[in-house]
Formats: sequence, C-alpha cells, structure tokens
Amino acid sequence: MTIRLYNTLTRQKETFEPIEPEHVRMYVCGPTVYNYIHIGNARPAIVFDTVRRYLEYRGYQVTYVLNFTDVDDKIIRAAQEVGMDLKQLSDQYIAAYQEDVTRLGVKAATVYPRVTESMDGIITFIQTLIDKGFAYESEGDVYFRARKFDDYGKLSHQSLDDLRSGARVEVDERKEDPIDFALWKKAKPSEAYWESPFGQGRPGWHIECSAMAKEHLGETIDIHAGGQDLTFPHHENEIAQSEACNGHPFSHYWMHNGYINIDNEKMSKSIGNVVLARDLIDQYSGVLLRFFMLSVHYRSPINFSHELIKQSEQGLKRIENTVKSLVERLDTATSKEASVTPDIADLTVKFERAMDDDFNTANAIAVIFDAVKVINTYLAKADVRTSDLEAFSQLLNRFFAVLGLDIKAEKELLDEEIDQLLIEREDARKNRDFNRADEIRDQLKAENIILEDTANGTRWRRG
RNA sequence: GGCGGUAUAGCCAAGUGGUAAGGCAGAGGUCUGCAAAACCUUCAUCACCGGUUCAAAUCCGGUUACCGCCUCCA
Repeated sequence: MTIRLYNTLTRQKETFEPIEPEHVRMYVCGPTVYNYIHIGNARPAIVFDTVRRYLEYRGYQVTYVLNFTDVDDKIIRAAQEVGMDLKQLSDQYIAAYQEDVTRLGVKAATVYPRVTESMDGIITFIQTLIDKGFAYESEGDVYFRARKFDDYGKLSHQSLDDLRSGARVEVDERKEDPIDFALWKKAKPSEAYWESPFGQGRPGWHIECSAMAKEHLGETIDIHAGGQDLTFPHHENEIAQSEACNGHPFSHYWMHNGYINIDNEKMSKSIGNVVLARDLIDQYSGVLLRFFMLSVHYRSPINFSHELIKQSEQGLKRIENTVKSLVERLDTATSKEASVTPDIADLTVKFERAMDDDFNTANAIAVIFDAVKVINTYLAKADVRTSDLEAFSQLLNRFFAVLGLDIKAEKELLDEEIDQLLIEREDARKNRDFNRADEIRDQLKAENIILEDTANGTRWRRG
C-alpha cells in the first residue's frame, strides 16, 4: 500500500515517502485575491484538496498551507478602480474564495498565510539572501542573482542560456542579468508600501511563498503544488530562493495540475470566455462541478462546456439514485447476517489501487460506478439485509469522503399539495384508473418531480 | 528557437508490453397497467508510416495535427 505520485522535479512517478512517517507538510499556491475565482482557479483547489483527503484516508496527518497573495499590481489596480484600500478589497475576495471553495467541498486549510501578515519573515529571508551573496540591491529594488544558483532551471528543465536565447526577457538596467528577478520592489509614489532595510516597498511575487512555507512548514517540505503554469517561473524561483537561503532541498515533491479550456479554447480575458466558479455552482452545483473535474486525471487538460457538464450530470444522477435506493430499501430489509463482505473488500482494494496510482480519480470514480452496479443488482433481490445495506452505504460514503463529493440521501419533504396528489394517485392506481394516475404523473413532472412505481411502492425524485 | 504535453468508439475518459476500464448518448430485451429507475445484450484494434518483440494503444525512429510554458495567467 504505497502511494506513487508524479513529481515534476524528476518527471516520473515516485513512491511517496514523507519526511516524518505519519505527517505530511503540504503547501499549495493560492489565489491572488483581486476578483472572484474562475473555474481554472477551482481546479487546483479541488485537486489538491482531494490529494490531502486521500493522504488523510491513508492515515497521514496533513498540515495543509494555502496562501493568499494580497499585495500585487493587479490588486493595487483593482483597488484603485473601485476606490477601496488594499485590505478591504482583499478581505472581500478572500471571503468570496472561502465561500466558493466550501461549496466545492474543499476542506479548510490548516493555515492561510497572507503576504501582508508575513512581512517580517519575507524581509528576513531577503536579508539572508543578500548576506549570502545571492541577492543585491539596486535603486531601491532587490534582485535575486539567478546565475549564482547552480541548480537554476532544475524544475522546468531549462538552462539559463536557453531561457535567455528564448527571446523576450525584459532588459532592465537595474538588473545585473536579465534573468534575475525581483525580491523587493521599490514603492511607486502613492502606492502602499512596507518599511524594510532596503527602503520602502513591497515583496516580489515569488519570495512570499518561500518565506511563508518556511514559516509554517519548515525549510524542507513534502509536497508543493499549484497550477501547471506556475512551474516556470514561479516555482523555479521559489526553489532558487529557498535552497540558496536554507542550504537544502525546498520540497521533495512538486505537483502541477493541468489547465481548463472553454469550448476547446484557452480561457482568457481577451477572448472574454472566463467562467466564474460561483456562476457555475449556482447554475449546476458544487458537487457536480467537483465530480466533473475529478472525472479527468489532474495532470490532463480538461475541456469545459455546458454539454460536457450535462453528460457528467447524468452519471452523477446514476450514483445518487443508488444512494437513495439504498436508504429506501432499509424499510423492507431483513436482519439476516451480512452476505456482501467480499464485494466490499474487492471494491475497496480497487478504489485504493486507483488512488495510490498518482491520485487517479478517474479510475476511482469508475470503481464507484462498479459499486453502483453491484449494489443495484443486489437491491433487485427479494431478500435484502439491513447489514448489507449499511455496509454498502458505508463503502460509498468512504469513497465520497475521499473525493470530497457531497452525495447523500436526504429525506426531503414535499409540500402538502404534492403529497395529496401522490395519495390520490395511489388510489387511482388501485382502482385501475390509469388515466387519472398518468395525469397526476404528468402534472408532477411539469414541476420537475419524477415518479417511479416500484415493487415496494411509489418513489419520487427531482428531475 | 528552447522545454514539455496531447492524439483511444457519436461524446467524455482510463489504460505504458500480453491481446481495449468506466460514464453519457444510441439499439434490442427483461421488469412495468403504461412509464421511470434498474438489470441483461449490443457498440473501437487505439492519428499516420516504419521498426523492435513470440506478443505493442503501450517501447524505438519518423510524419501530421493540436496545445502549454519560456510575459506576476491556476
């Protein structure tokens, strides 16, 4: 029972071994909070939450750190546009982020560090880099001397020379070398700033993660994760800073999730096809969106379209139907001893095998469908046992918990009028007045209530 | 130019050497007063060419197409 995961650093699947046997330190790059999150932001939130859940299922204690970038150019601009100060604006979008991901079934992180609250650590970090000769001040800015860090490029597998010849590296006379990147940026007039030994300014983008990871998880962590596009330059620069500063490996494993396309196009503001997570959650549901995303392996690209999500919805309904049936059959079950233990064991093994293999949620979901078939077949039997029904329910709930899918059978009450119609229809059917019975069924269908007549009575569900 | 990814049935999507998971849609059937749900059956030789091998979607070489990063965009 070992977990294998794909490590961007080595470009292969490796056996997962945390530094401490039962504890995992995990850092995930969070959002820059200047707007509501779009579905591209939702993917890493869902994917790495699932990674975390599975690690916990496997018995690890996980310290999960997710940062908020609450100072940067985009936030400054957004705040100016609406006339708010930085903190107001970022507070607002942090709250919105929490709302959105909660609806997506994402568990709370252990810590949510913010850049503005981590200034001391960041400044100390930069000072250490200067002292060690890895950074230099220049006209109020501080830059990292990339060429001095021998391993620069090891994550993205690029050499410095390739990067330079690659074309447009901005020429900036304040830098010794175009590839150098900012650790500290001098404040422009009228911008928010923090005091530091290098003058008034604010941190560069990359340094925050190095400093916050160090503060909350230590100098070497187990897993560092984020979107694929962060591999270069963000994560590459984090490695350079952290390893130059601390003198040993920053993170053992690097995980990156794939992109989301909209109708086969890249999602971007210029195309105007950015889809906000909350709009989709409102239109469909958080659980459906999560189910949709987890039905594809996290490193593969996902294409989003309304048609695709509706396909997914049909599949999810199939699962929900079974969950509901399971509960309903409890009324007609007997108390004989359990008979399905082998099925439970078999499905569990298959599920774990899927998740052990680089968190293959697509296969894990296939196992859920396998379970659904087994359960439906079992439910069709005349002799159904309480202990079996409970065992199946527990099995599904374990799977749902790992994937963070909020699927459960809730006894929902109908309003009296509808209830009355159901009773009337029962009578009609008993009297073989099928015209009236069908009329009622059609009427309810118009209200999105689907009736199903089973051997154990009529059941209903929302369409 | 550098680095990397992808190409599997109408649609989505697993599968990295042993003879194509799963879901959606479709077709036929069972059940049903009729439906619905469920169950059963049915539906692909894996972009193309060549090679290695007893055996390849899976390895190697080449071709084509699409995509990402190399610009503080998850």
